[in-house]
Amino acid sequence: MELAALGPDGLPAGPVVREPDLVAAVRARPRVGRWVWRSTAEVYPRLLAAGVRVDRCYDVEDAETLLLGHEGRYGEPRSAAAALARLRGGPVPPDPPQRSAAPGAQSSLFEPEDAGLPLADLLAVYAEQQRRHDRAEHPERMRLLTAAESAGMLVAAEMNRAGLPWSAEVHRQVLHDLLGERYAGGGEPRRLAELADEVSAAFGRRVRPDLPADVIKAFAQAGIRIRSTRRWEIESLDHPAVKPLIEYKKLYRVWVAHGWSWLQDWVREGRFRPEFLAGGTVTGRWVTNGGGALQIPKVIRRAVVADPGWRLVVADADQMEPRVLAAISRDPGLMEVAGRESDLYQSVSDRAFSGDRDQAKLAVLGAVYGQTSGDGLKNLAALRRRFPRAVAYVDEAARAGEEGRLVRTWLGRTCPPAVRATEDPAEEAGIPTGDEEAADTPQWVAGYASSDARARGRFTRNFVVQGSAADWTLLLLAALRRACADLAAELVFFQHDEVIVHCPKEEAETVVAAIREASDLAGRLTFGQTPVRFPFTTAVVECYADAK
DNA sequence: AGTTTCGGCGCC
DNA sequence: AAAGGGCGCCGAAACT
Repeated sequence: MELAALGPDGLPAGPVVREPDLVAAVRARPRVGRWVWRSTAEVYPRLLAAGVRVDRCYDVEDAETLLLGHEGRYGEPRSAAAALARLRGGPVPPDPPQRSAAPGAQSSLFEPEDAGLPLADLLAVYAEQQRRHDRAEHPERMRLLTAAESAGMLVAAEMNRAGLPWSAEVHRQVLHDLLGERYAGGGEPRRLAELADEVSAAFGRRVRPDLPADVIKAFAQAGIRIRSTRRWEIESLDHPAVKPLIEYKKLYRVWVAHGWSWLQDWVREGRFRPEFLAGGTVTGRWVTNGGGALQIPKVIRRAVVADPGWRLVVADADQMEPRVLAAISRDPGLMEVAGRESDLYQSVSDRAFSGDRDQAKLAVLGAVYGQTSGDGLKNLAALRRRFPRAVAYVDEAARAGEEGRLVRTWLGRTCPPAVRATEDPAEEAGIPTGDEEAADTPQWVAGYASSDARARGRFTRNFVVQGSAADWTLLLLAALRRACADLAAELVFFQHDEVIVHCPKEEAETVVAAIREASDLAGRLTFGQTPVRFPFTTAVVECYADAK
């Protein structure tokens, strides 16, 4: 591999050095302030496997993705090779297909094909990216965004390596308590079989509760028409099958998604190892591959247990999204409310909803999600009177989305463009091709285009808040990572507004303080000078389930 | 037989 | 009471 030192101007300072071994090359340079490389996900795990950590990096391909998005070129190939081709005017290679995680896969069996570039080419792409930052709407924020997401990628790689402490024994006990014994042959466990029998008895015939079509037919025969078997649709029905059916669905979910086979597939040597991917969604939220790590049911969290003598510091940002809305909209009233650490929804309700916290929360979330009906909509008017700039901010984002314009997060992450209408005029109008629905067509077509636009408006309305929150969490994670660097503590889990640090019990209070400091720093760095605070609820526990 | 889509539901 | 934003995962159903 080739290495070059960069000067303060970002240009190479000194000769290119050839090194035979990545690990040795990095290990030999512990004082490097920042490593510029093509892809953190491909380089950093190899370093971590050898016990080498780095302080900072710049991920060229991640920056390429963010810059393309900012330039309204979402979806163009984002590899360093593609960026080089655009720079040099050659044919742009498509991105290689995404590899998907296999259960229990610790690492790829084969070395990935080397997608690296000669150093001179990589530096040319890097230099051009610096110029593209300069042309961004807010260059300094864009620089912060690419730096922060690169830091997030270091955090993700380190969390992937650490894994989430997991007690298979406790997990099996929880499964047994909920589901009963397993029967040989891999069929339903005892409790599910019993509930299926109860459902069948209530209908007076054999019904498979896990087959929606079967359940809909059975209700129809009992004189009850339902459109789906979603819980909210059936839970109010007056029928003896409802109670065991809902219980069945709840337990069935645990069985298929987090049951014994999940345990077999995803837990090894006391750790659950999902693959975290920073910035995996359009809004900048993270995703995980494998094991549904961001959807661990509350009952299963009993199995997340710290090592002996260690603790889990579970930290949850309080009312993160409305606080972010305050910071990005600069609404004076909402900033004042968000400047206190006390319950934001309670403060909002004291000002606009005569103390009804639930109404206030619904109104705020409705404003952020683009609610179109129900109480939240009615309460939106009250919210708008007291916090006009905040509501106007998301309204403007929604209008931009409906009109096909782009919206950005505070730091500059940009939403995808509106999808171009298809060539097929029938499809474009949403006309179904099947004959049986033809009778419905006129009314449906009349509202279709605008409902499509409204859907994009709801998306962009939410994007500016959810995405700016993701901006802030990147800075938070980067600061917390730095604070943990001198401790034995390790970040082991992150989910949108919640982070878990695994540490020796003696370090727990230090970590709690570090979270508070990281939150303050992240708020200042991300949003500049505002009164908005981002308090956390933290719990020092041995078991994740005890955190709330 | 293998692959994609759907329905449903878990999390925030 | 009603069903808004972002995801991943599973088995079944619907396809090639």
